[in-house]
This record gives sequence, structure tokens and C-alpha cells, in this order.
Amino acid sequence: MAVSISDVARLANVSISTVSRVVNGSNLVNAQTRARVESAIRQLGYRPNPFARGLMLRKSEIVGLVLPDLHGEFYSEIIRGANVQARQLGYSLVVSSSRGGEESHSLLHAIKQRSLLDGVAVMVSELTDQVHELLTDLRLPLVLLDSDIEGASHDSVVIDQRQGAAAVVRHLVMRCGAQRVVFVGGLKTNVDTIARFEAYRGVLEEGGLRFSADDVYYLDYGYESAYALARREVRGWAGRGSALFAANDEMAAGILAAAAAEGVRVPGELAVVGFDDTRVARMTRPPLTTVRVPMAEMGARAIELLCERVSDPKRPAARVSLQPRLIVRESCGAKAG
Amino acid sequence: MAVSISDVARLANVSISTVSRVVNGSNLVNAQTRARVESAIRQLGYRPNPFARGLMLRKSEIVGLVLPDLHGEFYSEIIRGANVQARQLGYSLVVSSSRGGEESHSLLHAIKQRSLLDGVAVMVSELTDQVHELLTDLRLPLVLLDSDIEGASHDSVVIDQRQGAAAVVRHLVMRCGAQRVVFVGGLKTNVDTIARFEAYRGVLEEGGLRFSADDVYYLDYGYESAYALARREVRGWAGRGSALFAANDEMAAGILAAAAAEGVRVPGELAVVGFDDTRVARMTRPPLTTVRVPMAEMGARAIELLCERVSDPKRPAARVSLQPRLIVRESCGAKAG
DNA sequence: TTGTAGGCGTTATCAC
DNA sequence: GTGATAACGCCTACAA
Repeated sequence: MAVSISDVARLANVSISTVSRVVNGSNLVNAQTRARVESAIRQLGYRPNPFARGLMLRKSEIVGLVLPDLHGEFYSEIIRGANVQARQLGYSLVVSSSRGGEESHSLLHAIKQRSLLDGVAVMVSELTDQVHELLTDLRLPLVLLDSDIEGASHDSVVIDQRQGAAAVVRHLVMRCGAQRVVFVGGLKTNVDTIARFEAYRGVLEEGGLRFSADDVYYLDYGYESAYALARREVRGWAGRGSALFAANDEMAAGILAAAAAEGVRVPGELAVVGFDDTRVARMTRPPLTTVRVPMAEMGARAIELLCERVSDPKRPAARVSLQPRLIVRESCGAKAG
Repeated sequence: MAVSISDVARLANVSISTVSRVVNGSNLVNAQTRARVESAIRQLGYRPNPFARGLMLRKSEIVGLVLPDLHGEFYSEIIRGANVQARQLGYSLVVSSSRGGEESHSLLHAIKQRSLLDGVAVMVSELTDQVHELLTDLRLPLVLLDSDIEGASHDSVVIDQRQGAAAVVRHLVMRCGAQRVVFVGGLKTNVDTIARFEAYRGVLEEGGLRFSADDVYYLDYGYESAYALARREVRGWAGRGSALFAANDEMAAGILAAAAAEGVRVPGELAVVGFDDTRVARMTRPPLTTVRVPMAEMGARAIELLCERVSDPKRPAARVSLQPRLIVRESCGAKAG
């Protein structure tokens, strides 16, 4: 059996209350006693039992982060930002993907059963009823990333998708002279894809350009599928004033590679832009014009909000909106302006 | 105050022991009583308090994963594999990077103070004394990834770096006819870099090739620095029978880009190979010959070992070794054989 | 099959 | 300043 507070008390010849005071840094304890207790603690290698402590304090100092998936740089950066922030605030971070495996294996499900977590930040790619229901009576501080649940009161951090998408499409139209813009999205039901599509469509209208449903494709955010699609279609897309807006960088990279393979010059015959500004954006040739999404910051702010709420459950719900930023490189054929 | 086991007992007109039995699925309880209790549980929305439970059971069902860094696909894939496995086994996964921030902010440090975790899997890129000391009296089930601590008894999962590195260098020498192989590593102190370098050197000798310290570079595993280096050096590297072995794919990608920028043909004038088989390996042009490291599996096996040990602390230490595999693409100028 | 009671290791509230 | 002692919510002999 591990050494407990009473062992320390015995060795130091004090009561357990005194030991507790020393451990918790209470200052109403005599310097000499403290020294004696501390020595006993060291000698015994005593470490407070976190369960017993949690039983009293009702805090685990652990928060959760649930993402739609753990694949790819986008999520990985969110985790990274979240981790830094969590550690900074003295919390540990449990991560999990909501997808994959049966529903009953999801972290949210587990949390609902019984959870040590002090709170959880959740990002969902599709807001199904199931998720909705799961989220509404979590009885746990909740921060939503990149979406909102009507009715429920919770903190959230979102990125201004529309603004970012509009900026890059506007750049295409205003500065690169695009007359036609092809849109390649992720899953049609994906909330980000929807927002980006709407912004895209809005800018087309605002610029007096014709919108054609034939110029809209829905894929899966993957390099491979974008590459495959572009191998078939890129010649049809190419031409004077042609541009393409891919809803993430990976797909844009796939399209770039396919264009090269098909002998279509970028940006000469086709301007291409992506979204997210992940690492690949700097690794393609030509480098990708894209929209920088502050991924790590998203994670960090979410955890920050979460921990704030953990320590002050009464504080009114906050909503922080992060602004993405246009990053002009060479794939669109126009310098920043 | 939340609803507790005694509330349920009262409502169902039974004792708390009976409720406990129902909750824990003990079968020595009358079907009718069980039904009554279950109904009460639902009605009250009762969820067992995990702290109280942990106090008795001494288990949190949370395990930790500490990586040197959370940046990049390599670590992200380990996390993904670990997460899947953890969920599968009914555990939650705490993730953290060991680097970044002061030492006192590290998860390991926190764990040492007091931790709810049932165990922890740790990967260190450099085995400093500090880390060593931290690890030796963790008093927690420990699995080491990709390294070993002498003396201490612990499970570990390693990948056979030397075998993988040897395979790819041998491929360069035997099948691609390389006469000279440049080595570009990560940090000189990095354990993986060291293993890969040694294998590289071994193969050179075994092939009767001259080893030159001038052909060895140490960078930081990053695209940018490799690009910068190659912009300066790639012309000197190029030539008949010249090849380059980069210790990861990112650096290889940077080198490829620099070669293109400098007008050096790959693989014509310089064969290039990488390591890891991350996503970029398929996104470069030409696609990268590399060594596939089963990243997700590493994470999964580590967690598997860890959870096994949590439930059976007496089981002898296990050591699983994962074999990387040569993946031949086009950057080396030779088909697989 | 069910109930009683003791204990898990802390913190918090009192007295002294 | 310090020490009893009562929670905290659950599990588990042991008794009935």
C-alpha cells in the first residue's frame, strides 16, 4: 500500500491536518513544523492521492478535447495549441476523436457515463441529432469549436470561415482577374465546406460572375481524390481567367500535381488557391496562395475558455471569433496588394 | 450537489450495496430489484462519482502518452493509433509533449507529483539525465517508445531503425548503383538520427564505398532548413552515382524542391530517399522512395502493452520490435526488386 | 438475495 | 498554530 498522509503525520509527529496544510501551502503553519513535515514527506516519498483529493475538491485538473478525427495537420495543430495552453494552466489534456469505432467507444459517450474530466472542448464536423443530444446534457463545462448549438449555453471559439473564404475568392476575382472559379469542397455536409461554399458563391455574385453548379465538386478533403479528379477535369478547367478554390490545402496540392501531370500551367492557365495554410502550402510548386487558419490558437483559446469556465461556472458564455488571413503566394498569379 | 448512490438507494427502496451491485453488473441480484434500481438510476440521472470509485479501485482508466513534440505527422499518427487502441480498451488518453515550456510544466513532472493516470507511455528524443531520473521512480506502469533505459524494467516498443535505414541505403548502393551517398540527419544527438547514421555508415563499408565526414550533415528534421542547405550544396552533390539519404521525408522533400530550383534532376543526377513514409512522400515530385515506419501501430502497441501491464503488474517486461519497410517510388531511380 | 458497517485518503470545520 | 472529526461517494467483507 502506498504511503498516505497519516504516515507522514506519524513520522513528523503532527496531525494529518498539519500535513495537509503543508502540502497545500497554507501559510498558517510554523516554520519549524513545516520543515519537519516536509522532511518526512521527502523521506517517505509521499504523494497525495489524487482520488481522495478529487473527492473533496471535485476537480481532476484534466480537460478533454474531442475532434472529428486525429488525422492530418489541421487537427494535430489544434491539439498542439491545446496542449500548450492546458499545461500552462496546470491541466492535463485528454484527446480523442469522435469518429472511428462504434459510438459506444467515443470519448463523449464515456464522459457521459462517468468522467473525471473537469470539462471538455468539442469540435464536430457534422452536427447530427445524436451528437446534439449527447452534448446537451453533458453536465460538464463545454466549449464548442467551430460550431454552435442553438439553445444551449456554452462557450465557443469559431473561425470566421466566410470572411476567410470571401477574402481569397475576392483576391482571385479582383486581383487575379478570374472570370470563372471552380470550387472543390470537402464533404457536402461538412460545416466548413458549407460556409466556404456560401462565401464563394456570394463573392461570385458580388463580382457579377456567373455561378454554375457544374463548377462545384465535393470530395473528402484528401490529396488523392483531388488528384484523381483533377487528372480527369483539369484540362476542362484551364483557360484564360480560370481559377480554382479548393477548400483545403491538401486538395489544392493534389490538384497542382495533377495539373503538372496534365501539362496545365499554374498559375498561367489556372490559378489555384487552398485553405488552412498547413505545411503543404509551402511545399507545393508553385507555393500555394491560401487562407491561414490559426489552428494552434483555436486549440489554445478553446482550452483557455474551458479552464476559465471550470473555475468560474457562472461566468456568461463567451464566444471568441478568430480571423483567418489571406496568404498570397505564387499559385494564384498575383502579388499581394 | 449531484445525485449520489444513496439517493438512488432511497428512491429504489434498497440499500446502497444493492445499487452498487447493479451498477457494477454483479449477477447476484434479483431481476425485479435490478429493474427497480435501474429505473431509479435513469430517473435520477445518476452517474457514479469516479473519484470515489477510484479511491477504492485505484484505477482511473486514463493512461498518458508523452511525446517529444506534437508537431508533424509522425507524432500525430502515433497519437491517432494510440487513441484508437485506448478507446478500444476502455481507456482515455492524455497526451502531452515533453518539450516546450519549463520543465515544471511537463506532464511527466505533473505525473510525478500526483497523478490520476494508470500508466504512461513515453517517447523521448534525447535521454538526458533529467529525463532518466524522472522516469526511474515514476511508480507507474511505464512503456518506452523507441528507446530503452538500462537497468529499469519496463515494456517497450521500438522500431528497428537500423534495419530500415540499412535497407534503404543498401537499395541505393546495390540497385541504384550509388557510389557516393550523402547523409542528412536531424539533430546530432537525436537517437533516431544516430541509429540511422550508423546503419548508413555500416552499409557504406559493407559495400566498399568510401565514407567521408564531409558528406554528413545534421539539421533539424525540418523542410525549410533542408531546403536552404540543399540550395547551397545540391550542385556539389549531383553527379553520376550520387545519392542522398535524408533521415526523414520532410527534409527529403525540401531537398527535392531545392534540387528542382537549382536545376538538378532527380533521380537523374541525384537519387534521393527519405524516411518515415509520411504523407509528403507521396506528394513530392518525383514521389519519394522511403522507409515506412508503422507510426500508428507504434502508438497502438504502446498503449496495448501499457494497459496490459496496468491490469497485470506482475507480467514480465515485454519488448515489441516493429519492422519498417522499404517503399520504392521514383526518387531513387530504380524499381523495386 | 439483500443490508450493515468499515474504510479508502483527503480537505474543511471546528475547537483548543 | 495545531488537532479532532466529520464529510466526500463508493466498494466490499460479513452478517442476516
